[in-house]
Amino acid sequence: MNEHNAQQNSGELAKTFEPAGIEAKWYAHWESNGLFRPERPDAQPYTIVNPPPNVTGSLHIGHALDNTLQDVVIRYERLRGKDALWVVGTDHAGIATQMVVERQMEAKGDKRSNYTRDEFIGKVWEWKHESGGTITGQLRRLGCSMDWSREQFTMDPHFTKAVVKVFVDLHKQGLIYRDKRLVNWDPKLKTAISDLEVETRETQGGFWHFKYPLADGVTRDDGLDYIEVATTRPETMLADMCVAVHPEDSRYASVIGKDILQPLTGRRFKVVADEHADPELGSGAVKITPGHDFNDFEVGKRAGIKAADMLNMFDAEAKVVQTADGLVPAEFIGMDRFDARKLVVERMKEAGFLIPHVTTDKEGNEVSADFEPRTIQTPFGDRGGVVIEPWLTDQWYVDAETLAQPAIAAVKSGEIEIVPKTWEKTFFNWMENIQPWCVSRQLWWGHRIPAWYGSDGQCYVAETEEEAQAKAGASVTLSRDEDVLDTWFSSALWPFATLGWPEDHPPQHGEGDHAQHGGGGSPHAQPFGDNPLHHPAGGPPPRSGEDRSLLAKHYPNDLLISGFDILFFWDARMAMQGLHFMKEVPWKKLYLHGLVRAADGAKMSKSKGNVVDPLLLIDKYGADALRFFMCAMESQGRDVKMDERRVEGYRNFATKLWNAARFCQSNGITGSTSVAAPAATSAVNKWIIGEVVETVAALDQAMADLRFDAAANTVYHFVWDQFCDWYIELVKGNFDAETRAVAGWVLDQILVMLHPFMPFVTEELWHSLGKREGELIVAAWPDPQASVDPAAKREVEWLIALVSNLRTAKNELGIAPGAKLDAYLPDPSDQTRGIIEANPAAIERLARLNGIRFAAAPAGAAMQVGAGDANIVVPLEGVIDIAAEKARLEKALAVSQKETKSLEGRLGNPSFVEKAKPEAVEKARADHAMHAAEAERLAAALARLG
RNA sequence: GGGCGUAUAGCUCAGUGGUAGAGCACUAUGUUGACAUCGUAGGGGUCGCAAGUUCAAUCCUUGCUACGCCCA
Repeated sequence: MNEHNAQQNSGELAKTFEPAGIEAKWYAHWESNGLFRPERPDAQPYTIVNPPPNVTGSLHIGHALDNTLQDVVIRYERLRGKDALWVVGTDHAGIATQMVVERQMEAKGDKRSNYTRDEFIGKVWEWKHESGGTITGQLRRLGCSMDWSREQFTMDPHFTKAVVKVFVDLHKQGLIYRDKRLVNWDPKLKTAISDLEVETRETQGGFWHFKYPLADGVTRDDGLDYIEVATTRPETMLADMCVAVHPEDSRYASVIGKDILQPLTGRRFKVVADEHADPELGSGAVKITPGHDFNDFEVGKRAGIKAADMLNMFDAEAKVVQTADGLVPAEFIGMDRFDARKLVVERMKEAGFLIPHVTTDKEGNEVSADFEPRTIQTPFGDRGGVVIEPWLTDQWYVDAETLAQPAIAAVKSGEIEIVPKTWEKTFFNWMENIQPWCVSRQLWWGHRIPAWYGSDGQCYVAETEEEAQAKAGASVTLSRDEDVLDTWFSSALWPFATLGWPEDHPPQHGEGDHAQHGGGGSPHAQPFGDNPLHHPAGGPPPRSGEDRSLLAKHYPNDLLISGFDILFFWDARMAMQGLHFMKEVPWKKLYLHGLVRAADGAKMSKSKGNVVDPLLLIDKYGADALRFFMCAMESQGRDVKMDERRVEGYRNFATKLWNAARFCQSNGITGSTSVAAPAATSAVNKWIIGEVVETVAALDQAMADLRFDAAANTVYHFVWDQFCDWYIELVKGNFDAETRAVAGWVLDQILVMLHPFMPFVTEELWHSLGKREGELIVAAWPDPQASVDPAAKREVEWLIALVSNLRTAKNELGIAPGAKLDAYLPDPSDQTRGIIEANPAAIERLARLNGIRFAAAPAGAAMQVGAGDANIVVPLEGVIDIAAEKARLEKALAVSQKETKSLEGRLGNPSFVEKAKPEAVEKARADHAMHAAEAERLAAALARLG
């Protein structure tokens, strides 16, 4: 603890809380003293892994939400004494990062192809080193207490090792395979992308109708010598391989199996029967381009066309190339896909094969157009932003369907709890319909696929080239697969690879031992059963022992917090890989939060220009205020709408706390040395201790429920409404030793409870209030070891009621709030007399009364104020007119009578008394008695006025 | 087309089977041993619409309307 003491503050607090300096000071102090992960070898572990942000990115408002929530949880658990580990790191973000570097090159008139692969990757690494610190620095500004000493990067050598092992193992198990099929091809980025990276957007397009003539003089039953087909993509005509009609469509029954002679290419192909053709839609016949359309691919396969034989008419940039049969007219070769579309239509029209789209205009005249306008669901690449082209290529696929089963089971069994629960349905819906996951990317930046090809075309998957060579034999020349893996393939390993897997792993079990998992009666379901595909990567982590590895101790993680937008991209894949390789769920709970939206509810985006920079908010209001805002607004299942005024409000809250502490400090109040509440004799002190007890309980409950809004509001209201508004006001002027001890203790409890939400201001105040053994960040969570004292609670609440009611009455009667008045209470109950006698100072200072005399008030104008059962008479001869006081009392009486009557009605209803819950009846009776008594008091008060 | 969500005070949002709360904004006001980034008091809501269940519905059920998101 040595040098920390130098940090301790002395001297008076400034009048206003100035966040900037305090934030910088404490963050550096915490980090340099290892306080984000104190040594707690025997403590219960608590683990969260941070969704790794893109290494070259910067902090946006969504990160601020996501990381605030995680930091609140990890600070809370750390304060509760756990071995709290928050794993942090960055993601190499394959496509995104490569795009950034390529854009930088373009800006300088340079391009990727001017470099070798190694040179280019070197440049990306340079950029990583240059900008990689931006976001981590910004996370520090937000106050995030991650374990930076173990900061990770998804392309660290140990991570690469994990990725390669996973790939090789899955391949051995048949869960990764190479396949030739249609992929979503991004012609701008020139890479395959997965289904998830495709965004479908509506575009305005057309629907063209063409005649496809039957060959060999064949005609349909109705005499026509052609089939009408319609398409939104005429250019694909250059690679058509059949026309499909529904098998039961009588219009075409006689021509099934006959040939079409495609007019533009002169290609001959068959009319096939396939249920994909919908007789209700258009002509009922569809042209089939198996190499360039997902549906057509399936039709083609059913028609007996092998993937390898499907015609391809595009290169990687979606420019027209010659098909294998050489039938594409020369004028199309090299043409962009959209230009080709126009030319195809033009040529077909010239040759008389275009069927015009005819409509009638307002005047009833026929209008003819080349095509029917249509809204088309068009796939776009989410990164490149251009229309995706289905393209026939060899890619690597993960058998996601197999891997998904244990993950589905884990959520079903409750091993993974998804919060809020409504997301379960979405999760199941996707997982149960999951498609093979295309994981290869035609990029340079990323984890290169550990596959080598021999000159014979044979593929060898191995962890190293040596191993591949050994498999292939020394005589074979190998070349490595050029492609890299989808970024999400590596980040899926985050919950265990960051903890040292595969090196940090228990000894391998012997052969044939693979059915053993979870030694010592693991309660977990064993979703792998005896599936021979599942060879565990090793045994389960040991369950006990002094030297449990980091992995054994912190896997499964306790909680994952992520935005719902990456539920499929990341969360689901972690669940799959974690269960497959670790035999246990990656985390016990998955908390999904929403998006942060702009003030008008719109999605924030750079293109809209409505992004709010969290760093600017931190500069303006302080990190504590921004964090508190995020928590207070985070109710489950709802997006957070940006509201800067609310951030401002929480900055004000920090200042309020600051000033309360300043006031305490100036009255000789110092930090407490005890976790347990000090002994108290006075009612106010007993009361506030009881309020702390209740607040801690409410806060713990909210945290257990992951209700960040409830947690934040609980502390907020305790600090402002209870501590500042009443406790401090009640004890002002009476700072005896007991009160100083209690006030100091309460303030400490506030600082601890508030610390997860507002770490900076609380740490600063913690040290301002006295010489401490250690920092607040590692202090002990409240454990008051006290209980609520009902008599003290009643007493203080009576005083609060008296003061509030007096203020209201004075305000309504136009009496100066500061006016000090006399008061009479002729016949107090013993309890009320006791309260009044015990609190002369509060009655004088807060109620602004010259005491309360237990005697009848002198005759004359007076206002009458209730508190509990007491009706206090305040003579106001010459100050008010009786009519005003009468009106005031009458208004109050009317309210009381209305309530009384309504409750009377309910209680008079026999079905209510018979059928309602006894508690409800009891409550109604109590409320009725209370309102009736109040009405009686007011009626008596009115009578006294005459 | 399928799925999910939302609709409560002027705004942003909590909430409960027993006729509703917060923050901000608004109105009035400035007295008390920190705080005007504050204090005090106040106004403001047939809880989207309709039907049903119930002794009782803002809350449960069904339908409708509007808006948003995801998947096809």
